[in-house]
Amino acid sequence: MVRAPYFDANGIKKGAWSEEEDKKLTAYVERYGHPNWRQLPRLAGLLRCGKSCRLRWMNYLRPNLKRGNYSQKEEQLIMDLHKQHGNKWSLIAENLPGRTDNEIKNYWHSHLKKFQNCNVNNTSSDDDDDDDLNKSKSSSQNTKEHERPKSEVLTFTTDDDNDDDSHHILESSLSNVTTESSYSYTEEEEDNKGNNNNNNAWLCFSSGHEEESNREEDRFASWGATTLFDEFGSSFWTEPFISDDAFSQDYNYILYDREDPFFI
DNA sequence: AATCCAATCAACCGCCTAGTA
DNA sequence: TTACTAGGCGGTTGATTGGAT
Repeated sequence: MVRAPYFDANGIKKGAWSEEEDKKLTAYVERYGHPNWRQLPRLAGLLRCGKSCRLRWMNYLRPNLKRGNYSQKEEQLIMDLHKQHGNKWSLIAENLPGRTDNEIKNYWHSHLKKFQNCNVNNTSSDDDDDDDLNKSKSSSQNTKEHERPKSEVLTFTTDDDNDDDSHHILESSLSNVTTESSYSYTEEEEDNKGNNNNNNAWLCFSSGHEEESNREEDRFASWGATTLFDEFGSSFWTEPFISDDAFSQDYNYILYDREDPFFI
């Protein structure tokens, strides 16, 4: 469902991401964050452009992403927010934790758009939309086993159905990310998440791994990026390969694996 | 069984905005 | 004020999938 990998004239790889690339990107971002997307692919050993890395991380690899079905609540929220804000997908995504703007946009165009006028005005004069609606109604019988019937979507019940979103989480791309995807925001985190966008990667890991995690990188992450940032200041981001001595002196439990592809 | 076609969604592209020198 | 850079956003593309014929 994705473009076949290829290299453009500048030697930049495009198209589908391989598992190895995902691992490299995930490992790098988990360890160093993403202070500079343009530099990141070079530092992470990827032959991608920064934008591609950012997109892959934001839309697929980032922790706490929900995959799979949308709850009725989410669908209703998208409809409402779209009615309010139009195609402001990033704004809409802010109100749906775990969903990306890209995913919501896709979902809108493939699932919800056709119901827009139906929901608001049954006498729409838009022929295309009417066609879409008819098509969707007929295709609703072709429901995949993991999808709810379209008729449920059409009803858009507004009662608080206490949908447990976690029940809709089906998968994620990587095992170490998968463990994150079942994470649910607490009310406090929900309240704060709008202020935390810049440190998203770190905060995700520092929110729920404090107790159970024994993995070195998790401990590093949960220990908190801010401490590290304070120590190294802004140069931390521009010099991600500070000698292991620098780390080992003060942070000697973060001794990097010599097999680490990032290790110079 | 083969072909067609609509739906899906990851990924790309171009533009806009904010920050900085 | 201007130019440049990086990040982010929204529109679009295209490969894959699966149902219909």
